[in-house]
Amino acid sequence: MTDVAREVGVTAKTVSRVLNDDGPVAIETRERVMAAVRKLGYQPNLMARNMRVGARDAAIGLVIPEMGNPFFGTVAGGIESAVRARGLTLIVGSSSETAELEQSLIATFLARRVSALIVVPSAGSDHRYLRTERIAGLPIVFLDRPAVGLTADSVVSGNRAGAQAGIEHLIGYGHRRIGFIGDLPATLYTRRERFQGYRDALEGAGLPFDRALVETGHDQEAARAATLRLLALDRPPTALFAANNLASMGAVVALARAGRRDVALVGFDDLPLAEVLDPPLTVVAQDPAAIGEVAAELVLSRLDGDRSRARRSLVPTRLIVRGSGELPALS
Amino acid sequence: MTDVAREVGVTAKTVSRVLNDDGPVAIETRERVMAAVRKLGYQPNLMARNMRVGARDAAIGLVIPEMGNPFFGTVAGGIESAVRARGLTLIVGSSSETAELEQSLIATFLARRVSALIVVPSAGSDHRYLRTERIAGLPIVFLDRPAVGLTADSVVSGNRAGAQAGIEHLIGYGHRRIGFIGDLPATLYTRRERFQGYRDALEGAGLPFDRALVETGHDQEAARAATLRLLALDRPPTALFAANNLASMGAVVALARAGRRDVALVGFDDLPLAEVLDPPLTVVAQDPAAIGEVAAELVLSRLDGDRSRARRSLVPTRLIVRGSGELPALS
DNA sequence: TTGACATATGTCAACGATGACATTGAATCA
DNA sequence: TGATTCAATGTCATCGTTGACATATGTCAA
Repeated sequence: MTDVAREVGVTAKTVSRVLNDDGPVAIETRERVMAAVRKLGYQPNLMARNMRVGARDAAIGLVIPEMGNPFFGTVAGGIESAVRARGLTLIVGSSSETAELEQSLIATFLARRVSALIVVPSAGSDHRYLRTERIAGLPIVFLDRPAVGLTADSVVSGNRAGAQAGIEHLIGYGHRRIGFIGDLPATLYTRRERFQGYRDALEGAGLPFDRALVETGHDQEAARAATLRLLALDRPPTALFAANNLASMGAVVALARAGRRDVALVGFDDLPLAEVLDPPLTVVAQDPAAIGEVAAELVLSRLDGDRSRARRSLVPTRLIVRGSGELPALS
Repeated sequence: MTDVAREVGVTAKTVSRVLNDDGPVAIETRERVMAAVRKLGYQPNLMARNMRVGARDAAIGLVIPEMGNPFFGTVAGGIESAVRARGLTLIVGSSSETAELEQSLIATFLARRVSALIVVPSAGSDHRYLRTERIAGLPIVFLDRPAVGLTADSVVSGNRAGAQAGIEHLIGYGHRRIGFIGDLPATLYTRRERFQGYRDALEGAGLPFDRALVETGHDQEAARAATLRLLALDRPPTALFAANNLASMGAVVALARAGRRDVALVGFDDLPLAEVLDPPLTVVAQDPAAIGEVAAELVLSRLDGDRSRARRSLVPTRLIVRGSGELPALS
């Protein structure tokens, strides 16, 4: 900026005035400044500006478990567009689903003085240490899973009700033994909630709960193996419920390879080509873009000074019937 | 920091020394400072630090067209992990495939004084305006598509060779009329390259080129419609080549709904459930994680002072044979 | 003609941190 | 013992920018 000022023969302050439309500047001076700016390719230093005005960085920090996962990718996309409409920038880090990385990312973001945080908590993380920031008024929104040890806004899917609806759907087609393939670790919020929905549905229908029907697979491969284990049981399930998108994919692959078109399947979270699978996959669909947008709007309203109590937003799920969930129980 | 200093009864400089392990500090002082830091929940202000040391922001800016697209999501993931291993933060923006948004994002990143830029160029963008930064030594790497009007590093897939291999594969199964479903706009680098590969293969086999067999679909819906148009031709193709992942999905859906198991299909870019489709989808697979990592390494070596000539890295593709590409030409 | 007021610009300090250099006191050495 | 060295801390200026306030020039009504 000093360079520009020298080029024009004015003070930095005048250049600043031109660039920020702040205070009166002679038209001719303005033009000469703009010309010098272009000539020198000058770009204001946002860091210095933010520091001076004492403002926080015009950025919001986002922590997600995995960028490659389309669910979180879509969520991030929803957040980004909403947030950029307000001139804010998105800073992203992925925690690889570990509490340590999550905390270190958050520390980095705080050191950068981001204006707000949006966090998908990892299993086992504890957010008590964020109390100071909460009290200082920093907007913090938890996504997909609520905070632990901290009262804060959160936006989550209707996991329990959604899973329950999915299981009830299967029960409606005569299934009495329904396998559950869930996330690892079993303490993960979404896993627990969906599992509760599973049990709610069983109980509602007066069906017994059989621990042997509960399997775990934290990625597609593990879910595939878990599916095979379920099918190999003495009294195998006639239907499966896959509690997340990777589990669904693993189950689909396992059933397809085994040629088992007789086993019903409902997945939690939609998949891109679900409709052309054989049989087409019935799912309890989440709305990742909506989750992202709701979270972004919550953050923006907090930035606008909304100091009301912490909210938990439930984004409803939707059962999409395509075929795999409507296979009747034969045995 | 001043607060911490006052709490302990020393100067800010001493606190700075403790936190940066810079210069001698009495053990007792160090401990009291650390205690005060914890007590006050102090976190150093990275913006101020960067400004003072005149360093650029320890962040790299990434511009991708769409966060929800798993291809770019995976690329971003590869970059992020490589980059964070070096203590750098990733700032992401999506351009929605428009040159204007791309340029405004880059401007934001430059104003933040990022240490490097990684950009997936949008169709129609021109990067001449980045010359100043290039000359100033800012590492800029273009991803998936090369820069326009600027000599700079780039990392791209082996589009032309990959497409050629895919088409040759189809020709090998007797196909002589092969439909091409490409991106919009047709000027997009990846579209052009893959189209060239298509023509190379035809020419190599002495097959005629028929403009009527070239269709365009910029998303899944459009690709589905494009597929239907191709199938409705007087002399329809016996095989299809879908030039990107969304085009593949559209083609798969169209063929499945029409019950056309006789039309061969090869897609460019792999899909998650390709193997369980009916028939399983043969693809020319890209390696998005590798693309991201190669780009990140290139950036890091530039940050380490590598001033050699601009490089273009080609990440090879791989033909994955699954079934849909091996359907013989019947007509 | 003289304030009063608006316009155009400048001066200075400060945001939070650290580099360069100065100061203090104690230990070490010729 | 006085000079030398080093550890421990302080002082001051500065990074690029902008708020608060000051100054200079011109305009206009009384």
